[in-house]
Amino acid sequence: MSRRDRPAKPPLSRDGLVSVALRIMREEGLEKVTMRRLAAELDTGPASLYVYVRNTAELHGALLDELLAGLDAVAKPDVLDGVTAGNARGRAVDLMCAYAGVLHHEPSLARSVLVLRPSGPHYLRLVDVLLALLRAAGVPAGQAAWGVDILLQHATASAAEHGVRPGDSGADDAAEDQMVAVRAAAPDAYPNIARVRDHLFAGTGEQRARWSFGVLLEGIATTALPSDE
Amino acid sequence: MSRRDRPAKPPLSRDGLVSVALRIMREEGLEKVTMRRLAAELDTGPASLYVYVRNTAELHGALLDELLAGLDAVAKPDVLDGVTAGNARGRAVDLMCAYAGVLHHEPSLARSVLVLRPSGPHYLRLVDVLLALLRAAGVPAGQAAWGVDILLQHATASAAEHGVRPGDSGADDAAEDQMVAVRAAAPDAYPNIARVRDHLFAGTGEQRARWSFGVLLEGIATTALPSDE
DNA sequence: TGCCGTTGACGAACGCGTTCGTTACGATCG
DNA sequence: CGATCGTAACGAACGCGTTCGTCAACGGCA
Repeated sequence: MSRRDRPAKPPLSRDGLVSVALRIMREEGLEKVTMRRLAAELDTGPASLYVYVRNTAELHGALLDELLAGLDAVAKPDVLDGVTAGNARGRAVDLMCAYAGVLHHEPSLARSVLVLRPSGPHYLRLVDVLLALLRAAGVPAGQAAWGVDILLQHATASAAEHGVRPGDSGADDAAEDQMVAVRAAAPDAYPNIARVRDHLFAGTGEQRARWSFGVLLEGIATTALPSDE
Repeated sequence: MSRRDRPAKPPLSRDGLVSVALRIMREEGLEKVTMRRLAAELDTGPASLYVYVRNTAELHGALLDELLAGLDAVAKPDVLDGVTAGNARGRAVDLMCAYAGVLHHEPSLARSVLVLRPSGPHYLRLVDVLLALLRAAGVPAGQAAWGVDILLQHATASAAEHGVRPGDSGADDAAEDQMVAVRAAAPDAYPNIARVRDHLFAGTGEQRARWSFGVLLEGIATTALPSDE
């Protein structure tokens, strides 16, 4: 009834949902993007949202794709530019780092996406460009196809793990627990951990990410698919 | 008051919690292992559990470690047995597959662990043995230390993604969405996806897992750490 | 023996995601 | 023009994780 006087409330839509969610995320973080909050912001009840979004996970997926729109600048013209067999792999690493960078700003989104299989248009674009780069680098199609999965999965995971905001408690606890557990690991019970202890925590997130992408690309390029026998 | 007549209720303990949780998980799946259910099973209120467990994530971590105890048979004597530079990498793949197999039976646990940094004794044992195998395979310490992270992370992720129980809805939707999105991807908008479409969905989970581990090990073994300059 | 501080246990509450059944509206068809 | 039907919208409810303030039991100390 009170809604009747409201100045022509736009009649809800998936895009509207996502854009409001995006705003809340930017202003207050993903944690505040709840179904109930979103509904309140749109002046309706939580149940109404489920017409446009299957569940919270799908909403998060939409948010990711929106964020990925910003990558088009990096991804689109790149393919045509001077890509050679020599520099293709480096370009792939750069693209992966750009993707990781996006998630890095919103770690909790990365944690959500980790459990998800994104299917938005910008995500597909990313996959497509990545495939092009691998092809340019001389990677056989089969290995490239399987490899892209690993690459993106790993990028998401590394963003989820590394990026923990100071105020954001919860997911951070486990990381600290693991660190103290490793540090406390008795050298006679876990000799190999003790031996490389310093290496385990060495390096910045950036360094480790770039190295990891190199590792993956090297392995993907040189490891043949299992033969169907 | 009514609790007074109960036949000597054992006074709660972390181990008790975990073992009851484990039983519920085996009988009815991880989804049913909720704080409230666990409390009811122990004839108390939910708040009482938080004395022994920081949150649900930590409980899941404890469950994983309990499950990992079954791996000791594979992990313990292996190191001493005839491990040579030649077969070490193969042993590592086998161990990773064993770890993935454990998670494979309880995919939702894998999804939990994905966001976690486990720190239980059996997990540390797994890390330790893995480090030993990499060492035996001639992998430099630094690369091995960074590599173990990638290996375990990937094993968990692949278990989480592949293993979706038929009845277990929710996480499965996204995977299906992605599949139809990729299948529907217009060949002119996403030429590279179209080109390798058949490869993208090829292979069994087992095949892809083994190949992935090979990829990772190859990359880890041959990619040098960034020099500190 | 009597007291007190510590700590395990717990009842109640908050906000959350999601589902169900109902309502009301707009397009479609007779 | 009026009846019908699909469906957006919604109110209410359930079970969930987690926190807070309180209570009671117990060990150590005077």
